[in-house]
Amino acid sequence: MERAKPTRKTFDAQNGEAGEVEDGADAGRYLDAGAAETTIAYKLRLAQILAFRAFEEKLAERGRAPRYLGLLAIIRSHPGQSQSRLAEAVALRRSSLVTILDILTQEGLTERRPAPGDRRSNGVWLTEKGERVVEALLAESRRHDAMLTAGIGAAEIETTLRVLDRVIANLRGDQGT
Amino acid sequence: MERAKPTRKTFDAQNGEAGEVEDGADAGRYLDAGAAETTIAYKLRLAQILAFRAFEEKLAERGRAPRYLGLLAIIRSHPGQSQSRLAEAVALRRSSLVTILDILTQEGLTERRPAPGDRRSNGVWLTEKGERVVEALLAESRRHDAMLTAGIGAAEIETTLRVLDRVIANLRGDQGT
DNA sequence: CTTGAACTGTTCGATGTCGAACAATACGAT
DNA sequence: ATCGTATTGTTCGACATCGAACAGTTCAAG
Repeated sequence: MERAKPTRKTFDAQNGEAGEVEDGADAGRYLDAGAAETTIAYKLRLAQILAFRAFEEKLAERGRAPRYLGLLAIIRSHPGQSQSRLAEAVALRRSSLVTILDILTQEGLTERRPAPGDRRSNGVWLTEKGERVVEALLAESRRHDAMLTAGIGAAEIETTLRVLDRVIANLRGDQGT
Repeated sequence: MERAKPTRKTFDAQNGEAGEVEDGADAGRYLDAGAAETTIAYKLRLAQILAFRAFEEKLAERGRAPRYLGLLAIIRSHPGQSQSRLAEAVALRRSSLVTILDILTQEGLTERRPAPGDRRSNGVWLTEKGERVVEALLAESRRHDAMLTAGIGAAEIETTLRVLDRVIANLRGDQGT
């Protein structure tokens, strides 16, 4: 069951044409994506899937909070915001957030209160328990991040965070074009 | 590269009571995630969701190939590989890949051929049409990536790609621990 | 040869997210 | 006041992915 392979990384991606790319020569490691390998979007997706899955699996017994930790962290920093705004912040749809908040509320982590100036909207808040759970999970998340970025210099991590910020901004800025 | 909103990061988690954290002061822009904001995993997820969605929407009329371009690119670079290995490469489950290949095959992009040495497994190949479609979509994907990374220096992009590679390697290396 | 473990593709039920609708509410223009 | 339009939360059906099971096959150990 153990994967006794030393992780031969640094695939060079420079195989200009697709054709007789390999004859069993690459049997050892993970398959690269050829041309798409130098693309941010592709690596972004792969890394995200793996990171998200690992985090959720590691904290499987803690309910559904780990999956929605991002949302919970936003609520903690901005208590009382409307569901629409929260959905926008985590890039999910308003309709999806309904179910999610139902679950989190049922687990006793969040709370909907009618907004005082607008009878349409609810403000969303963390409960006491929610505060505690989020704080604990944020610590876990820091550990998780340390594992993700093992072997990477602090400067490069900083750069990556800045790049991701800009990517997000680019995508949010002109979504119509 | 500077964000319009400095968003006093390094939230210190010690805002004892939830209450008047902000009074409409942050009404203008997207809500940040406070403590989680400095975490790779969070930004990774946000960026990926937005990037994936934008790409898929832009190419909505081209069938389901855009969504599975990563997979198709791998098949192009490594024709004839088994479904299991492909699933592993894109970090999806074997069972998920069955449906996906059904769809792609039905759209005439891929093809399953029985593997010559092993009666259990299929080799997966691109059809002629598949080759053409993938090539065209890879060009689109490059354009898309250029949009994502507008305003970011080449060196920083390079760094980010390397960091993502390492993150992926870290996650794949010891998945059992 | 035989046998048991491991692997391959597959099916099936469960869950999560989406898009399109909808009623209730807000609000600006007339 | 009164429209028309926008927004908010919600419901509902469609679809994607998952995990657990399964039969068929490989292969090493005995």
